[in-house]
Amino acid sequence: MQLEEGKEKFIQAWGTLGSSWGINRTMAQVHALLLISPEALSTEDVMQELNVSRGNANMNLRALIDWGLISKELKPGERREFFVAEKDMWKVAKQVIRERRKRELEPMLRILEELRQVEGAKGDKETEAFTEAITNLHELSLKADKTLNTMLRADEHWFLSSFMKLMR
Amino acid sequence: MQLEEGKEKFIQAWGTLGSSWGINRTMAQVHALLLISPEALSTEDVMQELNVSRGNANMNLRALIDWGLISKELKPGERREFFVAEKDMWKVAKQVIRERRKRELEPMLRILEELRQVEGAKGDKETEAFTEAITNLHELSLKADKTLNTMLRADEHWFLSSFMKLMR
DNA sequence: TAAAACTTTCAATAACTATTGAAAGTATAG
DNA sequence: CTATACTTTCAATAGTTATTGAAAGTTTTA
Repeated sequence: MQLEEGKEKFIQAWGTLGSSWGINRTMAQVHALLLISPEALSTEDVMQELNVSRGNANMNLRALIDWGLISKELKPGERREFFVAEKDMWKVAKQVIRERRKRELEPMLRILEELRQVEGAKGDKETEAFTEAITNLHELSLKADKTLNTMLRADEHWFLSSFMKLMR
Repeated sequence: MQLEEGKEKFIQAWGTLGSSWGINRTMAQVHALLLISPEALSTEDVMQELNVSRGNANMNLRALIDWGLISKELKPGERREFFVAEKDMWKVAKQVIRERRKRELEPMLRILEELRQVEGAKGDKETEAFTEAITNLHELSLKADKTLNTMLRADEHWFLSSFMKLMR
């Protein structure tokens, strides 16, 4: 397979994967493009490579910075901004986990804690089923939270050796 | 807080969470409703509780069955179908992991394996950056796949005791 | 077999999300 | 200071995905 074909396939695949994770297609594609690019790219470069408008490119580059997946890079003697992606995939994965934990797991935990206080007659089936579901979900979420935290604190070496050894 | 208010908040929250995981809102809401329901519910019940049309209720109930998150239940002397959700949250989590692995990770692995064969001049920066990104991503994906597999094979006891102990 | 009770389908449409591109904003260079 | 090179915003619009509801399909009952 030739490089151009491979690039296109990868950008396409990464975009599709993004969609099923609630990440907009263009954002995932910009990320893919930067992941495989040896040089930092300008907004203009992104617009050209992906055939998107200036506004779209700009908005998704900013969103990626917001997620901590890419960063601005200034080239001496250049006025425009260039962008590079973090290339270490384990760091990328950790960053995504960190952000989603903050954006989704933490708010959900707060809601579940609130919902544990639903009151109702002691023998009421409805209330009991509700309370039990919430309690179980809360426990699982807490465990997931702790596990993720530990993973995030671990360095790559730990993940690759100890954890993987345990996992076979 | 009263039961009705709690139910609504939970259904709403679960729906929102679903959206950010690429799951359609109604599907997540139907799931939430069944999770907290002590009895099996009919299509009609779902339509009423969530204010959605028959077609919508039917389609999302089928999708949930497809995901293995709910099942049909037949009541003696009743002609309609009723639906119950799996209530054990660890089983639910495992099932979601299993399905997403099948639907997303496996196809991605296949694409990455294909993309590792991109050819190019040996000193070409573009090709080298591409190959390296693909190789790293492939390695990480393989590791994730193995880890998930091991988790899925493990029973709850293992997860809750050994693994959680390790994780503190 | 026919009517009733229920489920499924699907074309039309509504609702939502992403994208464009021109205009406004900002920073740098001369 | 002001012209230029760039970035950001945002209202309009395109594109996508979800929802409706009536019609078709299926199974059960009598």
